[in-house]
This record gives sequence, structure tokens and C-alpha cells, in this order.
Amino acid sequence: VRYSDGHKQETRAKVLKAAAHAVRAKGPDGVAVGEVMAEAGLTHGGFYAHFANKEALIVAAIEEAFDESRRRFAALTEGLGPQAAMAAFVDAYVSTAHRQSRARGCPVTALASELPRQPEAVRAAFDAGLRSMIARIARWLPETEVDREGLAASLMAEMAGAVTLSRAMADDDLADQLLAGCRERIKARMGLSKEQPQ
Amino acid sequence: VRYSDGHKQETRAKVLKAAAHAVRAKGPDGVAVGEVMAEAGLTHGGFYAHFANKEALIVAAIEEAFDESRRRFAALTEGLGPQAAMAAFVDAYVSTAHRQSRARGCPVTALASELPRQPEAVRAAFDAGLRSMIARIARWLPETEVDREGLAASLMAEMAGAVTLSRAMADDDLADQLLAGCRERIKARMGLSKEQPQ
DNA sequence: TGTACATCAGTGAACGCGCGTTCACTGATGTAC
DNA sequence: TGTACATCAGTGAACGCGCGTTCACTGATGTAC
Repeated sequence: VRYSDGHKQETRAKVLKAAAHAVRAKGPDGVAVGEVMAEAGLTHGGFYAHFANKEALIVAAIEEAFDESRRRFAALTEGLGPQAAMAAFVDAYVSTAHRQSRARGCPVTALASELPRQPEAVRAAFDAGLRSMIARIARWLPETEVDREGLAASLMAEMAGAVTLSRAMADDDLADQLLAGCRERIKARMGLSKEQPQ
Repeated sequence: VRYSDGHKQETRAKVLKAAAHAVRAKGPDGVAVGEVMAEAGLTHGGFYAHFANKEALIVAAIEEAFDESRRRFAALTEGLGPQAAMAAFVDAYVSTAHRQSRARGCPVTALASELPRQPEAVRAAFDAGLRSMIARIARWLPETEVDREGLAASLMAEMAGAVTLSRAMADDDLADQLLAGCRERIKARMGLSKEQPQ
């Protein structure tokens, strides 16, 4: 072992983190192996000591992006009851801040429409991340709700749609209006609106 | 004039149609000028007699895709009152058929997440199409609704999100469930659910 | 304890390929005389 | 009416560039003796 123990793991983690940002900022096909390696402070040739090929990097990057996103939202909702957690989640997700941070935001919003063109392994990674997100949302919904998974999927669709559309809009004010409107309507759909009692 | 009158226009229209399909199937960056020309029965070199460059093609292709989509849904809702038109629109949009026909479907669903990376002109074309779609939906909503534009934007977000997520899902049954669930919830949000009176 | 050797993460040149763009040329047809 | 010329949509070879991948090499460090 030439380098200190775990040196290779650390390098791999650095490359992966850069890739997880790049895949959201530029899309799976827009990620350039050389750029990712440079971002991690290395030259392109060393890439293949860590990953079999670009596809393997994309798969790992998507998993990493979902993990990052999960940790971010877990921190945000820590210690809150289900309804308060859900409200905090919606406020953070359907927000101007999220609109503006594509590289660090939720991979669902950043990648969804490019996914059908991706190879099987990439699609599988995204599919798993998406399903676990919906399941997490479902757990926050009232137990009295008859079809929690169904409602969770519907809410996920609107949240991801809202952020994606807001990013596609040229006018910042209009985009903010759309986000605010969707945010309130989503909360109203779950009895979490400001106008209604908790 | 060598060729018959309007020959060049016809060729341009053929190229544009092929590009409008390709841009939805492969994304703006995935469109290959040579492939589009081949699809139109021509060789790649002739492209520059019709478009200044690839970016100009993408802009025109997005406009064409929105037009196609508009005509399709106009035919579908022709002669119907606002509520029936809206219901027909939702049923057609949030459907398995739409999920399966990316190249001919709505450009919002097909392109949304790739848009932020595109050049200004491309973004402007998409932005215009998106806004006109939301305006069209708003006109179908009950006049009693306080914020028709806001509700329209929220519904557009959920519809586009639902179709996009369904396309990203590997399991067809799960995808169909998501579409059916979103469809009913969207209609319920407008008093158009099967369970409720028209 | 000191020296020769093995290991292997990382380097950087090179290769092949696809793609956008350019450009000299073609050839069918309309126009001028 | 017939012939020479102009026009221009479309052809196909060529170029440059970026990118994924390969590969011979480096050099710092651990191990064997």
C-alpha cells in the first residue's frame, strides 16, 4: 500500500461527489469524465482505477445525489412530528432556493426528463431513489388517509413538476409566484395550509 | 426557381417535423443534425440552406412541438364546454398512451429538466410555449375560481410531473398506478372526479 | 539497519469516433435572347 | 422555337473539436532479505 490507508476511498469519494454535482448540473450525457476528475483535483487517466466506465460513474453519482438529498432533508425535518416534517419538507423543496441550486438539489427534479434515454443500470438507480422518496413522503401523511402511497406519489409529482417548471421559466417573479402557489396548494391538499388549523 | 413553387418550404417543413420528434425523443443536445436530415430524406450538408445552425433548428423544433401538441389537444376538446374540455385534456395528458409516446407528446414533459442548460433562445421558445399552455388551462377552469392562473400552473406542474415520473419508472404497473392516481386527484381538485357531480 | 524489489494510484500522450460546420460541386429547371 | 446561361436546393468530402477509453510510464511507499 503506497498511500495512507483509505486514500483510494477518499479519492473515490471526492470523484463521486464531483460527479453527483455534475450529473444534476449537466445531465447524465453532459457529464465529462475529464471535468469531473479535474474537479476532484486529478487527471482524467486515473479515472479507470475507480470506475469501470462512465456509465458506472453515472449510476454511482445518481445514488450519491439521492443520498445527499436524503441527508439534507433528514436534517431539516429531524425531531419534527409527521405533519410538521411534511410541512418543512414542502417549504424547503418547493422553494426559490431549491430552484436556484440545481447541482445540489433533488435529483428527481434535475434529471427526470432525461432518464428514459439512459441505459438500464442508470434508470434502475434513479427508479430506486424515486420510489424511496415517495415512500418517505407517504410515512409523513396522516394515517387516516386511505391511500397514502397514492397521495404521496401525487404530491411528489406536483413538487418535482413545480420546481422543474420554475427552473424552465425565464421570469424570476413568475417563477416565484408559481412556486408559492404550488407550495400553498400542496399544503392545502394535506390540511397543512396556513389558513387551516394544524 | 428550379424546383416547384414552395418546394423549399415543404423540405423545411419535413426537416422541422423530424426535428420536433427528435428533440422530444433525444433532448436538445441529443439531436444530431445528420440524423434529422436523413429522417427527412436528405443528406446533412443541405441543412444550412434551411437553418443558420443547430441552435436555430432546436428553437424552431420546440415551437413546432408545442404547435403539434396544441393541435392535438385542440382536436380532442373541440366543441366541448370548459369543464368537459378540461376533463378530456387531463384524461389524455395523464395517460399511459402519453407516457409511451415521448416523441409525439407534450414538450413540457419531454424537455423540462434539460432546459436550464440551454441557450437563451431555446429557453425563450420553451418559456413561451409553457406559458401559453398554462393560459389555455386557466381558461377552462371555473370562473368562480379566485386564482385561475395559479391553479392552472399548479395543475400543469402535477400533470407534467406525473407523466415525467411515470416515464422514469421501470415498472409499468406502478407507472400506470401513479398516472391513474394523479389523474383522479387532479380531477378531484377541480370538481371533475367521477365520484362528484359535474 | 540498509538495500533491492514489488505495488499501484495517478499521469499524460495517443487513438477512434461522432458530430457541427464548411465548401466546391452537381444538375434540374426557369429565363434571356 | 431553340440555345446559352443563371440560379440554387441538395450532395458528399473534409476539417476541427470534444470526449471516452487505453496504455506505457512514474514515483512514493511498504516489504523481503
